[in-house]
Amino acid sequence: MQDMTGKNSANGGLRERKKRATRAALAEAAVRLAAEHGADNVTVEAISAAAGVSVRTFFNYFDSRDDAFVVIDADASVRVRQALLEAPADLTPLDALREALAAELTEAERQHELWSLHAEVLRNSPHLLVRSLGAHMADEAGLAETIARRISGTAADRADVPPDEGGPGERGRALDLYPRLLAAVAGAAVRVSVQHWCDRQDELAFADVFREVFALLAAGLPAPER
Amino acid sequence: MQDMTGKNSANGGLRERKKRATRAALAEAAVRLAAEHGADNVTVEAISAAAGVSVRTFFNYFDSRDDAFVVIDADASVRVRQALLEAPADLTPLDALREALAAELTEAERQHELWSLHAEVLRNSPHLLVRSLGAHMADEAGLAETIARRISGTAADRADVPPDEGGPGERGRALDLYPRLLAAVAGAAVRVSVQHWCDRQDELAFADVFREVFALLAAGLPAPER
DNA sequence: ATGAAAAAATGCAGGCTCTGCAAAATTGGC
DNA sequence: GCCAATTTTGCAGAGCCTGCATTTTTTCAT
Repeated sequence: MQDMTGKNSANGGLRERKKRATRAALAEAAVRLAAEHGADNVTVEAISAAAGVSVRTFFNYFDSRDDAFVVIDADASVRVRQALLEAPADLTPLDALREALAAELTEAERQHELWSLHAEVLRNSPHLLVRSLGAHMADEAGLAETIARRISGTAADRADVPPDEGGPGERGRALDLYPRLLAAVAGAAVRVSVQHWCDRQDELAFADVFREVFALLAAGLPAPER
Repeated sequence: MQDMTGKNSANGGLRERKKRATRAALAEAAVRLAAEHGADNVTVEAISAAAGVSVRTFFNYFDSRDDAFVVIDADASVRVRQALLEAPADLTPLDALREALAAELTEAERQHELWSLHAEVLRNSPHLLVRSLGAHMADEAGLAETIARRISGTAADRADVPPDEGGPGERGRALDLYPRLLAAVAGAAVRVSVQHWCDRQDELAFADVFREVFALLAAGLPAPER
C-alpha cells in the first residue's frame, strides 16, 4: 500500500465506511423485521437491537422510524445524475435519461431479494407507500438541475455532481420548465414500469416494459388502438 | 320546505354537514397555525383548541398530525374523474384529461388565500412537502381506472364514479399500462406546472404554463432548442 | 506510539404523538 | 319525550423523537 498515513484511499476512510455499514444495517434490519411482523409492529428498539446499536443512534441516522422503511439506496440518484452527464452527446434528453435509468435499474436487480421484501412491506402498509412515493420525487429537483446542465452542455458543467446538498434550500437554478418536466415524467415512468411489471411478473421482462413506456412518452402519449 | 321528516334533503343530513365542518375547521386551523408559527411548533392540542374540539376528536378525523397539513380537498379527485367521463368523446385521452384538470385548477383558485398559506407551509418544511407529493400520487390508481373506462368507453361505464373505496385493496382492474402511465404523467404535469408558476408568479399566467406543459407532452418531450 | 482534537455513540429526561376503551353527549326517528 | 345510533371526550399507556451531557472511537500531528 502506498498510503502511509493509515487513512484509507478507496472511499474516504474507515469512518465513512462504518457509517455506511451502520446505516445499511439499520435499513436492512428494518425491512426484514417489517416483512416478518408487519411494519406497525416493529419498534425502533427492535430495529436498533437487530443492527447492534442503541436507540439513540438510530435517530442519528434516520429522522423518523418510517424513514428506515422508505429510504432504500440514498446514492442511487447521484449515480443516475452522473451517468446522465456522461452519456453520449448525440442522445436526446429523453433517450439519455432512459439509458441512465435503465442502467441503474438493472443494477438494482442484483439485490433482488431485499427489493422484493421492500416491495412487500410497502404493499402491506399504504401509509409507507405514500411516503415512499413522496421520497422518490424529492430527488426530482436535483435531477432537473442535472438535465438542465446536460442541455446547456458546457464543458465546465461536466464536472462532478456536487454532493446532494439536500432540500429546497438552494433556489435560483433549474427554474426552467423543460428539465423539471422531464425529471418528473421520468420519475413517473419508472414508477409505472415497476408497478406494471410487478403485477405481471411472470409474463413480462422488466426491460421490455420500460422500453414500451418510454416509447409511449416519445410518441406523445397517443390514444391506444382498440 | 317539502321535507316533513326533518332530515335534510340537500347533502345528507345535519350529521354529515357537521362532520364536514369539523374536518374543514381542523384543516384550516392547522394550516393557519402552521403558517404563523411553523409547522413543527404546532401541537395537536393547539389545532384542536382552535377548532373547538378535543385532542381525541382530532385523531378521529386524521390519522396523524401531519395529515392535517397535507390533505386539502379530499373530493377533488372525484370531481376530476367525473369530468373526465363526461368530456366529449372525440377528445384524445390526453386532451380530455388536460381539460378536466384545468377546470379543477381554476376552481381551486377561488380559495386562493388558503392555498397560498398551504403552499407556504409546505415550502417551509420539506418533510411535509414529501408527504404531500406522496398523497397526491395515491390518487393515481383511481384516476388510472377512470382513464381505462373512458378508453373502453361503453355506455354502461358512463355511470357515476363509485365512491372512492380507498386503498390498493381492489386489484384486478386497471392493470393496463397506458392508463396508469397517463395518470402518472398527468400528475407530474400538474405538479411541475404549479411549481414553475409559483417561481415566476409575476411573469406568467398559470393557464399558459399548463398548456405549454401539455403541449410538450403531446409532442413527445422533444429536446428544446437553444 | 502518544496525546489532543474531532466525530460518533450512548444514556437519560421529558414532551408529544397516537391508540384502545369506556363513559358521556348529541343526533335521528318514533 | 324516548330509544337507538353515532359522535365526542377523557384517560391510561405505549411508543416516537429531541436536547444535552458523557463516554467511546477515529483522526491527525508530533
